[in-house]
Amino acid sequence: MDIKVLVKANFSFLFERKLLDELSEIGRLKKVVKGEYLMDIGQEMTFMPLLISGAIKVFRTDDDGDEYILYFIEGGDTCAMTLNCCIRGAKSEIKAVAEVDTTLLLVPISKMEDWLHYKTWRAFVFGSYNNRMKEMLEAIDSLAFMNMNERVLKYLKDKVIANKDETLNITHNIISDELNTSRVVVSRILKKLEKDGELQLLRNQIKILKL
Amino acid sequence: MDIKVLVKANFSFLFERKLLDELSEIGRLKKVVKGEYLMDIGQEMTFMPLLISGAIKVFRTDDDGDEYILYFIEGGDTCAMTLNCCIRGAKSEIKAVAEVDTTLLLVPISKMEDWLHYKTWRAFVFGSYNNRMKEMLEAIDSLAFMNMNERVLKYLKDKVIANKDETLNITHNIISDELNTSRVVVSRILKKLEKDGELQLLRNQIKILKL
DNA sequence: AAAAGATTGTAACATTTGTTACACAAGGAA
DNA sequence: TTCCTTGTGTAACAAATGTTACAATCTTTT
Repeated sequence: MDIKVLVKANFSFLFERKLLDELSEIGRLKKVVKGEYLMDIGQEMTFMPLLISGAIKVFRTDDDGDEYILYFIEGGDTCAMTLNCCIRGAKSEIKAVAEVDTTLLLVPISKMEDWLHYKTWRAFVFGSYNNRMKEMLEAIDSLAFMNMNERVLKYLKDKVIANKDETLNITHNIISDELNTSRVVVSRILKKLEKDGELQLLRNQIKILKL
Repeated sequence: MDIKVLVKANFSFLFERKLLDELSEIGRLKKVVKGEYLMDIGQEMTFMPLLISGAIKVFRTDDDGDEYILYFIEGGDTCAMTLNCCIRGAKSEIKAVAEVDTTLLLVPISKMEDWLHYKTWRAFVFGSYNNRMKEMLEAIDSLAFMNMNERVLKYLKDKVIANKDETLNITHNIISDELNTSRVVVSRILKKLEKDGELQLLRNQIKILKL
């Protein structure tokens, strides 16, 4: 599909006409399929990705190969992931993976500053930062204040929203990886949640019954 | 002390002359003593505080009265805490408390946008956001990948840096509150760390031996 | 000085989470 | 079909963290 059309459809309620024109001209479309990494983008940090459709999941990883999911970036969320910059510390990294097939608009990071004279761009950039911040705090809430039971349930519900589907095609093993725990623990908790009527378990599939 | 002198001493290596003048003219000095809350500032969000001297500790809290320390904002860190905005969700809040006697420069938040035409200000604002982000990720690392032993030790070492003093005047109870665990757990771990030669325990005091 | 309160040490026990081991079922490959 | 891989269920056990209880010491208040 034409970039102009996509930009207009997705960002016209956010940005003024002139900025929309610049976006159409400068932005480059990128499609990623479910499971594909965005790290090559994130690491080089030459582009800033705006989410057009789909969903991205963002992880924290350490050098032991452990990972922990931070949050999903969803279409309805209002797009954009600005972060990543300057975060590559000694031990840990950020990892971003397409949760479903996803379309992004890539903008050179230099534009982030160039466009700050647009009021709507400023609102967008700071809004994005604040959203990321809010979601990181939610991740901290889960870790600091919730037990495994609650964390698994929250994870599943977030995933339902990102996938726009109450039937999740997922294995216990993937869940345990993304929550940095073990498969047995997840199976045990899921069984309990099923008995409580929260969800229904099938092979490679979980149906969330209560939202 | 005169604001002009303080601004020059603390920010001249960061900002251009014109911005320094504006800061001196518009900024208002605020002193907070150790233990004092900054929440009244954060909640109303009419001012953006730049750190001149001292240190601030920032917590996440939930409605059960539980809290968890996120990070310290230190003088050497290069000042500034921009966050807070828009973060007051349903269940959780941000809490900021002076770790030591602290001096802040308060700037109306409207200036944050107004000054974006200064290149140095843009760098400062985005740098601050990225620093906060980085520290939140460190908090997540602690919670997701480290055990209590390591978390207590990291907490103490961070505190040494914020206080600029290897002798911490603190009780086990305060530590357990700030890490959202129990006093007995902290005492048990501290005893072990003392046996390992990491620190020395005294009443109301902990001396960190290895950094 | 006596009483009350705060801080620390420690034991005993409970709960949560993680690990190991193994059985069984579903689905694809040979 | 049989074989092999993957996913799930579950028991038994281990380790980490949390709780309750109480003694001892130091500090502050009365």
